[in-house]
Amino acid sequence: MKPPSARSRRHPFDAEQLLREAGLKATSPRIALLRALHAAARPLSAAALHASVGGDADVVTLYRNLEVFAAQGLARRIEGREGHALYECVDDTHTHHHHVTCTVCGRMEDVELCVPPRVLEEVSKKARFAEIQDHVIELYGICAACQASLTKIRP
Amino acid sequence: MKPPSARSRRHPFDAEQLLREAGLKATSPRIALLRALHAAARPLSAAALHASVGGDADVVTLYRNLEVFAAQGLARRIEGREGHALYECVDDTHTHHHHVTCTVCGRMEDVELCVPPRVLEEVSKKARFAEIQDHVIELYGICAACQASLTKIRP
DNA sequence: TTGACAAATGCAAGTTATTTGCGTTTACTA
DNA sequence: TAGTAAACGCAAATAACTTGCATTTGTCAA
Repeated sequence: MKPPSARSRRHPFDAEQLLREAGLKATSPRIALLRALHAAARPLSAAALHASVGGDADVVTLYRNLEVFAAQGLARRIEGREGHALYECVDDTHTHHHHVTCTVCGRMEDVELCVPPRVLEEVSKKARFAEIQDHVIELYGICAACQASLTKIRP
Repeated sequence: MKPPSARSRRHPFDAEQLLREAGLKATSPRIALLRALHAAARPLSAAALHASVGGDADVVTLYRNLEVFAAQGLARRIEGREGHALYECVDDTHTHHHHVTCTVCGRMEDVELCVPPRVLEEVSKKARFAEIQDHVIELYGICAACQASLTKIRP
């Protein structure tokens, strides 16, 4: 039914090497975490990641590493709507993008829309910002599946 | 030095009436909170709002009311980057907009950019969403003032 | 290979932001 | 102006992280 995942890989994913390239020690909690992030189809919470790496890392280590990964550009932190952060992998197969989230079931999809560079320039001029370094766009709506089940209940 | 605030008002701001129009009891904690939100130039944290209303509301009441206000469309909750939520007023003088935040000093400015309707349509089609109800755009950068002081230290 | 050493880890114990339970008070309505 | 549901405030609980510190572990140079 589904098309093959965009995450299918030609080369095996080498977490250890990625870590060393980023100047980080390749410890087993880090390897497990990076693999979990890479394998995830969508941004995950710290709790979900902890469950996913199983006994391979203490929660504290996990938080510390998520911070390190974000600083090194291996992962990206996004603020979910439920008051906790979500993390996603940043690599060749996961380039800059944004999200749509279903407000009913919480499912997230990547979307390609982005802020055009000239708009960023305009904003930085108007708001007197020397530089715009980063941005986040989050869309919220109701996915087709949830809409369908809502309609059943209350047409 | 500064141009007159966009928040200058022709009519006095009637918190009680706004509350009743929203179907809410006009209690003094609510009136104080709504006034504080209305008077704020930028989104405020729950802590800042609590400080701002002084003894006029317990923190718990404040949280409960922020939730109620958000549900009634009197206020909007946005997820700050520091792990706590920020709240801002929604009224005639505070219509739909987004923010740029200085990553050095934390100052926020409103910006006018938005996602064009046809992009939303396109996204909802591609991502199989029945409807896109809401969206958030947050820009991050360095404001002119912070850039200036950074340059002084490390040109 | 080894062995020194900084970096990274894991517990335990904090913090901070926000929520829940519950008895009391208060604004609205008849 | 009395009755009542809604809103309040206090205390205590929870969730999401963070910090301190003693212990372990990759790395790198010998």
